[in-house]
Amino acid sequence: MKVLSKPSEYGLRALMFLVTKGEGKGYVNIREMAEELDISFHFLTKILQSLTQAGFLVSSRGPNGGISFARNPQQISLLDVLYVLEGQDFLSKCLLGLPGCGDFAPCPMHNSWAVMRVQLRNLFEHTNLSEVGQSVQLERLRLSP
Amino acid sequence: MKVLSKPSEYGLRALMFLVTKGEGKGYVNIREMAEELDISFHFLTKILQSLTQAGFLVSSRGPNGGISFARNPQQISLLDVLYVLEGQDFLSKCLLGLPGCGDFAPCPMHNSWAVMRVQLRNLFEHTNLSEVGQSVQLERLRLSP
DNA sequence: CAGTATTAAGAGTATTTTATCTTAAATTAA
DNA sequence: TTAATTTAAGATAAAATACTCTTAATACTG
Repeated sequence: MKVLSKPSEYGLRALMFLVTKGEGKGYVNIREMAEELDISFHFLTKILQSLTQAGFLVSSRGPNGGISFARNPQQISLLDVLYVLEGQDFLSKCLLGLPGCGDFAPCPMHNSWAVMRVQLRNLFEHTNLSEVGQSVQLERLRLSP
Repeated sequence: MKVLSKPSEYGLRALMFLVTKGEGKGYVNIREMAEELDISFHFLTKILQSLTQAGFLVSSRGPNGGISFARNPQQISLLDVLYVLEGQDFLSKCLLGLPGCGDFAPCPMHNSWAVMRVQLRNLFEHTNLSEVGQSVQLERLRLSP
């Protein structure tokens, strides 16, 4: 079961990293983040660019540049982030991939799946970046030891 | 959010089809199934082969051959099927894709994600092929009208 | 037994996703 | 000004997933 795409996984990990590592500091260097998280610099850059364009982050060029939260990470839910990285139809697709499926033409799984989707939505909506970022030990976000 | 792979989607749709279409009949022709469900015959064949090998279906060659349930579809849960089509680690992966994540080295999402996984598991475990197959109108399983 | 419909297996192709690399422009600090 | 750093766009490559095609073996029907 692949809930999140790689860009989403990487994006969330980077944002959690930014919560703890970015405290006090001004901007956090992207190259450094990429190394600490074992993510390709260029790949991570693209992901973070989309989060900057979406208004979650602010960036600064030049020496001591990098990224930083545009608003309090407490006010950014995982759902906000995933809508950007996964697309707006994240959480609204038919389990069986049937195009016409919906409340008025439900597939056999539609109703019970709708219940799950609400729960998933609640989880992502009520989890903010600050809480997940604070609770994590940074080495946990790495891919290799 | 891609919960199921295409082979799983197709496999489940085919099994639901088999529940309604296969009642009374002996074997159901795979070529006919493929046409009714808008799935490539060869692709569907492979998926059904793995379900036959897993013991859910029996097949017969020659004229009037095809597939049929090896046991009552009431006794086959979606989870049984998905374990075969998605692999045994279906439902046990870290949301953030972190390799070491587990109860003893949890990632920031591990605990809340574990709760969701249990719910997903319950849904799939307590839904059997018979009930979803019976409740469906066949045209709902098609991709195009 | 002969013909044929079907399963079965695997090679091969296409598409999508993920990842890398290159180049250049813009911005900032010292 | 110079060096460091991000932004941006796009070419390319690698890997995973999805799909198709070919061939062979099997087993049923008449």
